[in-house]
Amino acid sequence: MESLKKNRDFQIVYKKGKSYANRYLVMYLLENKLNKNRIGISVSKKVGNSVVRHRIKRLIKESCRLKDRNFAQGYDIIIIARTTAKEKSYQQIESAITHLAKLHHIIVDPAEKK
RNA sequence: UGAGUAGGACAAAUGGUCACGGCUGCAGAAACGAAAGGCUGCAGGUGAGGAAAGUCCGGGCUUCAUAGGGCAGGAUGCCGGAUAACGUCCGGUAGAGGUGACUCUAAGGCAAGUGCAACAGAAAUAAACCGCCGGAUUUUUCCGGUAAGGGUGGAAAGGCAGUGUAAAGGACUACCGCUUUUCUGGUAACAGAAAGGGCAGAUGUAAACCCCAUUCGAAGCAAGACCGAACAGAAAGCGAUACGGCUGCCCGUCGUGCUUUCGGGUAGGUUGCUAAAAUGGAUUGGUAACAAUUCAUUUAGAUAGAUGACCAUUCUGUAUAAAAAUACAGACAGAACCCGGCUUAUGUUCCUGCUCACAAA
RNA sequence: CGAGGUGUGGCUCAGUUUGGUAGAGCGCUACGUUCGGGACGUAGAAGUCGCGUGUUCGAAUCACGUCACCUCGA
Repeated sequence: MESLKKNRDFQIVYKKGKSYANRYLVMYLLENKLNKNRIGISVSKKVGNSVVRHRIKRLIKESCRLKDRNFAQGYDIIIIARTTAKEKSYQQIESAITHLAKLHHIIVDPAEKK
């Protein structure tokens, strides 16, 4: 799974994409013309120190990796961690992502996709 | 047992499933490349710290500058040693704190110059307010001497005792202090002793300017080196031909065009990049910091940034509890060129030496 | 990786250069004025000067260390 790297990519999604949010995370979504999903993760310095931020990034990355086969393909996704996401467990982060994905209507049954 | 003091160690452990980044090996092939390679898959092995942090010092390395010297500016500042170097470390001296183990000290020079010292006080670096003494005048005031006493202040011109004097005063004497010279011990800081000197040159302040001694070129791996799409540019060639300008037409010329070469170099890529002042053990030298010799080991290299998630068992702690068991918790914190230090954060963790108090033998 | 700045009543800022008294405006409290409120007048309260150690007789000010925040350059 590829990731968004350049600031330009992020700015395009912020300007043209749609967003939903819940208690822990914010999710931006924009269609790209590719056949796969690209993901960008942003954690502000206000959330915590380097260890805390890095751990949140890993948790988001891991749950996206495991959930990717349930997602519709062809989107640029940006996930922003809010300060409340600090010190949260893997299950809480994963359920937050699933909730946001449902709001965006990108959940697809993998069997149906084939 | 309690309180303290100095030093050291560790940074929960094991297994399974699914992922990620380097490295090594093997295999694959439709597409990339002249090739090396890259790509895909599989296997093996490997992948955060004691502070990786703050960026406060020092060095390696790299580029630039530099004949040599000085000024300016910065840093350091008892002595000796260690070191690649340091503002670090070790050992000592002196001073300060503590009953003690022990700890702390920007610890050169106001006996070179300049500056500053509010308020109080008569007076703050220059001195007579009160007082004391003498003289004049005689109800009182003036002149002179005087720092023993008073009060102010952080500080009032060495301290204290005596001699002396009109009253006083290092004016003189003893002891102590300060300071100079010499001798002895020590590499030295310094310590001890003797002799001399003055104490109207002698208050404090240099984390006030400054003086003295030592020392420092500047910038940083986003340094630097190599390759290099795009693109600005230069040169040569291709024309009787496409367009536009000078011009209505022709010639000519300029620009746009195509090809080749040159050179600069952006995006990007490669390198720098991790085997080193390395780590561990032993021996020798040294009080020690450390050094030498020898043996063994190979130990992250990402590039928007890998080192993760879940499950099970065990360990430690807390709560409930007779126990079993259950629940919760397991700190501070994340490499980014590399080392040596300093500083800060951190656990009811573990170990050792020493001190004091109390009790018992 | 490198450079610089800020921290003072509830808020916004002086004072730091050249060390001795912490001050201004807004806000707050009380009283007066008004039928009542505002405005106005008078009086008053409110400060670990980010924190620690030191230098000094004396520190918001000087030195060192440290914490937090902000800005800039590559």
